[in-house]
Amino acid sequence: MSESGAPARERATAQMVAERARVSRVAVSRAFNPHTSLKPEKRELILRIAQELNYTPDRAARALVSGRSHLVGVIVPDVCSPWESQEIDALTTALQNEGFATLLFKTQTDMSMDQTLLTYMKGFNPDSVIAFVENIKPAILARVLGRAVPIYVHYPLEGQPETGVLAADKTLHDRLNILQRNGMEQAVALVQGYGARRIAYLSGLPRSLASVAREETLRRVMADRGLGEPIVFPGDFTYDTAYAATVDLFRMGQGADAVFAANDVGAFGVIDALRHEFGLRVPQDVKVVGFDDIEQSHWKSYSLTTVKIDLAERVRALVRLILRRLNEPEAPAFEETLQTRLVVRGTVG
Amino acid sequence: MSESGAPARERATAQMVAERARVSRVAVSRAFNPHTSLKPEKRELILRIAQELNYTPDRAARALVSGRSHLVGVIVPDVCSPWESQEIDALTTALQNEGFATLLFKTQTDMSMDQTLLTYMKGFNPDSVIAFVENIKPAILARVLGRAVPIYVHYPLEGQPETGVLAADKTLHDRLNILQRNGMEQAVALVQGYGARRIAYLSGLPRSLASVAREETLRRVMADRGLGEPIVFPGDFTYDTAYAATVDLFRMGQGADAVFAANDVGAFGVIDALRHEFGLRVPQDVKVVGFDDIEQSHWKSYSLTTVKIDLAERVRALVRLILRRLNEPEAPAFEETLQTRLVVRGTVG
DNA sequence: CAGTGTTTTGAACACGATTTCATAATCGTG
DNA sequence: CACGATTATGAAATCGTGTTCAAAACACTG
Repeated sequence: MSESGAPARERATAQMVAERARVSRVAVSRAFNPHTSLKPEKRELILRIAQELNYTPDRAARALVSGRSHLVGVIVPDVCSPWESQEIDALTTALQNEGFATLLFKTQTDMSMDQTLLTYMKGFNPDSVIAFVENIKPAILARVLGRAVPIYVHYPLEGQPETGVLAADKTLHDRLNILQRNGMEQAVALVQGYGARRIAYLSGLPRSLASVAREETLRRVMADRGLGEPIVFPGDFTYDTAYAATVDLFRMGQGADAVFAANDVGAFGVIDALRHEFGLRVPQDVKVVGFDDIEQSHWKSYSLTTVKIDLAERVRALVRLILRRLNEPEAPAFEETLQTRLVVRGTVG
Repeated sequence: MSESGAPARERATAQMVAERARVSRVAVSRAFNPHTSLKPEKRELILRIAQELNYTPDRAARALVSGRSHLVGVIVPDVCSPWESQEIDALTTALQNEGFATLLFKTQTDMSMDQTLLTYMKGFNPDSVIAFVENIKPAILARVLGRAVPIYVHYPLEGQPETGVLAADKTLHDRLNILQRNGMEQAVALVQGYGARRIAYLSGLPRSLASVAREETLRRVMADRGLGEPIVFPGDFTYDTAYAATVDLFRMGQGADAVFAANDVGAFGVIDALRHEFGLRVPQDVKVVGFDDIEQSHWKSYSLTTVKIDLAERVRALVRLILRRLNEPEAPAFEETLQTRLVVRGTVG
């Protein structure tokens, strides 16, 4: 007995729409799927009635039979970090436009990724996974996730193609390559042009691919320009640590006349420490260069000169990777490559 | 024919685990659900084999029969905004601990919420919905979402219990009330104590409940203390608009000796405009008070005095609301209430 | 050991959609 | 108008799981 006068708070089902439109339940399904044969007038009628009844196909049921959840898992150590939140924002918009939704997961604070979280995520059956976490091997990720092919952001260095967790792991995964050389070269050239000689690098988290690659790139660029070795001092991508690390560095008398930070937020910490702890002027006394170009970098208090990774481009590339993989699940690894470039503002010059 | 030597890339199913453990499929289901009767040794065996086979119950299938998706929809106009990203971060962690996952959706830039997005979200069948967007009526949200009961953040004013979209809408929805009076009173008292008389308010988006309530609260507190009316100038919660609006206000010769901003990011814009456009000193020439207490507010360049909403408390309250509603779907409206308090830093004094 | 009460078990059904396949309706053509 | 070719239709099977219910196994008592 299929009551039509249901409690109204219940979800409408395809069956109800079918009865009301005097068609079969199959027709309703077809009405909602583009490339199926159904008489146009009939489709129109069904869609109209569906709207009246406030019906939408249940994605759980759809996922069960089609094997597509239309969910994209995003694993992040820290949503608050401006760069990541900006990327999540853009990604969510883009995915939404393609009929997907962002499923958010957080790792523990220390960038480490436990098996537990992966298993947990697996239950939701995401069609694809983007790991902002860098120290989990593709092999592990793939084994836990089954069908979904993970996407990695990679920072290739010439003559040293594989680093970190991606070294020697041939498991199928797609890649977004970010070439840092370009922007870094422009930055070093600019800083050198203004007479800087003692250059320091504030690192990010020790095992972070991004930070390690940036340090190595800086090292090479400096060597090529006869600038010797950078003074490396340890950070973790956060403001507070950057601030404290800068205090340590400059209190030891060492100092530097230019500081490259592994990310923009770190650069803010450097700038504030220089100004408020030592009364140093940026850029007159010390030049500062960041990495990322986040929204906050143009704020007047910082006006940060930074190596930019174009966020819109980056997200477009990620979405392209996702869609291509879904179309060809068995294809060999896909790759996209992005350049960086310098954005000149007030902290150098 | 149930092949055991499957292609390995396929997800393991309960059936496979059952065969391998020589039990029925039902037993496997029971092994994964706590309050079911199953011989302990049997449960242990099943769980062990499940782990070997890397099996996890499929949540889509589970959702289909249980009616619980374990997804919480979060609708945000802008993930990048620090306050919202920090809340999403904390919320995601908390939900994860309770066995849920965050499903993220973005509205168009203008805080407006189209029916399209709601229908889209409905397809994913979230168990609960948190709307960071403030101008959508509960009635509409409820009608579109069916089973899920929406949660609203509300800013009650004494003697004027209903404002904005919540006015005259008796549709069932749960509420998190934020009482702003406390913190605001402390702030005004402090500012007045330092001799400020001409007080301005930088608003947020025009129809934002939060901004309107903050303005009204400020107005009342000032009246009570014989401070007259605040000078209201329009912002939209963003840095750039705040900066430009401040330039406008102070260029007109009007000025003010204290500025309250609708949120912290807006306060940053005010501070930078005062310092870099007019050479004014904060706090000596102008005092500035923000609202929220985001992570960035303690950065040395701003060191913002601000009215704090405790994020951890707030998220705990939201999660309590979600869980309570899921336990008692038919219960009358739930409510939680939070206080605000002043955090004193360098921009007043 | 018979009798009663409790726990464990698995077959059958349900959930809400898509996909397959055989049949019915429609179209185009000579 | 008859015929083959195409398109439209719905009955039945399917996806992977939770839930119900009656039977089976077990434990306890006198």
